[in-house]
Amino acid sequence: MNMLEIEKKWQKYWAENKINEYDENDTRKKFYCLEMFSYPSAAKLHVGHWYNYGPTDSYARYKKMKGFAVFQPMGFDAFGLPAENFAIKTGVHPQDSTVKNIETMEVQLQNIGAMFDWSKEIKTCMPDYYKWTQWLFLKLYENGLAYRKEAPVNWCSSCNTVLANEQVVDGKCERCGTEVFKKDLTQWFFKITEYSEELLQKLDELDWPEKTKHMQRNWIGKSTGAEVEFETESGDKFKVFTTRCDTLFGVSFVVLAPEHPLVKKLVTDDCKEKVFKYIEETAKASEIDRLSSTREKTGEFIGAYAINPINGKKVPIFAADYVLYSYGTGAVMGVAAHDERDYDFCLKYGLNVLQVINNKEGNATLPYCEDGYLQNSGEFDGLYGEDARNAIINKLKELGKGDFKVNYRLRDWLVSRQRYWGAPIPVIHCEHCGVVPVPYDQLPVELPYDVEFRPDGKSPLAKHEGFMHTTCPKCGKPALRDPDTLDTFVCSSWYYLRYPDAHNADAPFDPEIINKMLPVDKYVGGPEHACMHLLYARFITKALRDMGYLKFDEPFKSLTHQGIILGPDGNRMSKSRGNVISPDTYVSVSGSDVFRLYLMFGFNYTEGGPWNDDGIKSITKFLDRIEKLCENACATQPIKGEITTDEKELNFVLHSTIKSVDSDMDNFSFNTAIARLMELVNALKKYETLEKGNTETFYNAVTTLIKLLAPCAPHFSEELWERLGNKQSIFLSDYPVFDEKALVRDEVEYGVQINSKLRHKIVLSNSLTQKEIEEIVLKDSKVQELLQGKAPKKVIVILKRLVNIIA
RNA sequence: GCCGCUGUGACGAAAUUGGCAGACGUAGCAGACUCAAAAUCUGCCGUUGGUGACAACAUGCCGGUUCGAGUCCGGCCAGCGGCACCA
Repeated sequence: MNMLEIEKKWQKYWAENKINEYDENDTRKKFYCLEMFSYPSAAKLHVGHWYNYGPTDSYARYKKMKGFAVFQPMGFDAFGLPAENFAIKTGVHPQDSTVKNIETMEVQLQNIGAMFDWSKEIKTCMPDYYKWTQWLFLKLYENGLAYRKEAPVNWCSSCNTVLANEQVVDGKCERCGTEVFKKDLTQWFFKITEYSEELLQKLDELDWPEKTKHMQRNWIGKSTGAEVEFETESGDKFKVFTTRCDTLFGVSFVVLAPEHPLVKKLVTDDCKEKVFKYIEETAKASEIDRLSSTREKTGEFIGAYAINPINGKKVPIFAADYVLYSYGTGAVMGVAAHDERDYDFCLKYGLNVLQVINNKEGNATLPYCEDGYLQNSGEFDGLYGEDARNAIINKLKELGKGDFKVNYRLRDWLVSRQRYWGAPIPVIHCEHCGVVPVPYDQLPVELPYDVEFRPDGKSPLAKHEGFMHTTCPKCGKPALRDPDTLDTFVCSSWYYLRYPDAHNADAPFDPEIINKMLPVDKYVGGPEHACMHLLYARFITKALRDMGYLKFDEPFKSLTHQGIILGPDGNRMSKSRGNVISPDTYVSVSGSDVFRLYLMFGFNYTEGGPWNDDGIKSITKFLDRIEKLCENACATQPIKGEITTDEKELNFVLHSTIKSVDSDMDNFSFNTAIARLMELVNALKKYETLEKGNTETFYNAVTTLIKLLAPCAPHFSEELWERLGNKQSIFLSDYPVFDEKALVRDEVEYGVQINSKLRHKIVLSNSLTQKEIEEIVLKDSKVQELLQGKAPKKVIVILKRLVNIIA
C-alpha cells in the first residue's frame, strides 16, 4: 500500500466530510480531549510534539468510536522569550518568525492526520486572542486578585537589562558574563494564594497521576503553626512564623531575611558595613542555593536584640540568607537545640544552646527535632508535642503576642515581564489618578510592531513613544501605558476556555457553551508542567467561577503525562548535542501511521525513553500482514461453517483481544494494545494455514481487527475499511464489543509448586472447585513422586493459576 | 540541597496489582523458498552446568514480612524531571 498517497486521500476526505469537527448538534455525550498546545519556538515539530499528539489522537479516536462526541482542538502558545531571543540574535522580528513557524507547524500537524478541529484554532499572539488575556487581567484586577508590589529581578548591569532565570548561568549573564544581581522593581502579581486551601483540597477529587498531585501539594506547602510577635529594644515589632511553638522557650536568636526592611532600620552603626555587604552578597545568590541544606549557613549579627514574648529573654537578631523574605513573615526564630539548621548556626556563631524538649527517657541527644516533653519552659514543663504547642499559642493569644496561623509555601504569581513579545499589560499610569485600568471597550491594547527589541536598558515597549503616550481614561490628561507584558503562562492559563467558542468577538467565551463543554475530560501533556501551568490554570478557573462566569471548579478532570523521548544517546534532544530526531524524515518515508504506531508500540507512554529506530520495520511488516489478511478476507464470500475447536480458539483470541485492547486504550497503555493486536494477527495467520471452510469466522475476525486498529493507524484502517466494501468512515462505526462466553476456556494449565518451587504443570478443567483441584493434584503420579511420600501440611489453590503444596 | 519518579534478557518492553518472570517486538542463530540477494515463512533464543530428563542462579545493591515478592516494608547506590522570568 502506498501510505503517503492514502494519507493524503483520507486527510482530504475527513476535512471535506467534517469528520474531525465537533458538531454542536450532536446529542451524544461530549468528550473534550485536550493536548497541551504547541510552542512555536523552533521552526519544526519535534518528536516530543508528535509523541504527545499522535497517541493522544488515537485515544480521542477510540473515544469517538466508543460513542462520544469528541472535541479535540489545537492551537499555538505563541508569545515568549525564545522568539525574542531569536530576534535579538538574527534581527528577524518575533512576529515574523512566529507566524512563519506556525505556518510550517500547521502543515506538519495536519500530516499527523489527527482529528483536530481546525475550525477552532487559536494563536495567543493574535489580537483577537490577547484582547481576552487582557480582559482576564482587568477582571482579576477588578476583583482584587491583581496587585502591584516590589519584587526582585535578575539584573545584568552591563547589558542593562532584566534576565530570565534561564539566562543566568552560574550567577552570570549568559550573554556577557557579568555577575548578575537582584534588583527591586514594582511588578504585577496575581493573588493565587487567595486560593491556596481550595487548590490543595480539590486535588483529592481529580483523576490525575498521584505523583503530580503530590508535587502540587508540596508546592502549595501547607504548614500549620503560629505567628509569634517579637519586639526590639527600639520598640519595633516583627512576627516570626513557626511550626514548633513548643520550643519557644529555647530561642537562642532570631533571623530576618536580608531583604527584610527592618534589617536596614535596626542595624547598629558598628555592624552597618558588614551587614550591608552581606545584603549585597545575598542579592547575587539564587534561591536554590540559598535553600540548599548542605551549603554552609551564613549570617551577620545586626547589632540589635529582640525580646522573646514568652519569657522576656533578650536574643540577638541576625540577617541570614537561608531565610527568604517571600516565605512566611520573612523572619524565623532560631532554636539551636531542636533544629539542625539552627544548631549549626549557633555552633558557628558561638550562641547559647538551651534544651527545652526531651524524650521519654530524658536522654535526648541534640539537636533533637522530634516531638517530646517540655522542660525549662516554666508553667508548660511536662507537656507533650501538640498539647504543648496549643498551650503556648493560647498563652501568646492572651498576651496579644501571637496566634494560630496556617502558612503556605505557595507565593503569589508574578506576571510582569520586562519584554516585548507578550500581551501588553492593560493599565495606564496617570500622574493624577495613579493606576487606571484600560476601559474594556478600548481592548486590545495592541502590541506595536515597530519596536527596538535589542536590550539596551529599557523594556522594548518603554522606548516606543507612540505606544507609551496616551491619555488617562479617567481625567483625560496625558498619561503613560504600562511598559511590561504578561507572563506567557497567563496566556496558557485560560486557552482551554477559549477553544469551544474560539471566534467569539464580543466575549472571551459564551458561558453557556463553556459550561456545557467543560471541564476538559482528558488533558495530556508533559510532566514538567506539574506545578506551574497546571496550578495557574486551576487558579484562573476558580477565580472566573467566583466572578460568576463558570459553573465548574476544576478545568481538567483527568490528566495524563506523556514520557519524554530522549535522543539515541539517552540525553535530552538538543541542537547543541546534535542528537535531535526529526519526525519528518520518518513520516515522509514510511508514512505517519507507521511513525505513530512505532511511537505507540516502542515505549511505555508515560515513561518515554531513548529513541531507537531499529524496530520501525516491524511496524511496516505488521501492517503488510494485516493488508494481506484483509485481501484474503475480501477474496471469498463469508460462508458460515462448522464451529470446531479451531474456530473456538480463534474466537477466544479475538474476544480477549477486544477486551484488552479496549481497556488498554482507555488507560493509555498503547504498547500492550498493539502487542495484543499483533497476537491476533498471529492467530489469524495460523488459522489461515488450516484452510478451513468457515470463512465467516475469519472474515468477522479480520473486520474486528481493523476496527480495533483504526484509532492507532487511522489512514491505513480507513483504506482497508473501504476495500472491505464500506461506504462510511470507519470512525463513524461502532467499537467492537467482546462476548463473555467466548472468553471461557474449557481447560486451564495449573503450575504445581512444592514448597513454593515450581515443579510440575497440570491441565485441568475450568469448572473444578478448589477442593476438587486439590484432590486431583495430590493424586497425580508425578506429584506423588515429587513428594516422596511426605504428607502435605498445607495446600494453597489459586484458581486458574497455581497450586502450592507445603510438605 | 529540597520535592517527585525510574531501575527487569544483547535491546524496546510485558507481568491480571502478592500467584508459573520475560507476553509482543527488535537483534542474533538454524532451516525452507531462491542461481543469488532482498522479501516472506518455520524453529531456537535470561545465565550457568548437563547429551538429556533436569538442576542451580536471576527483576540495581543489602536486609525484612509472606506458603509465595519485579510487586509490600526498611536502608543504600545510580539515572531522570521540577524548583516559581524556558514553556
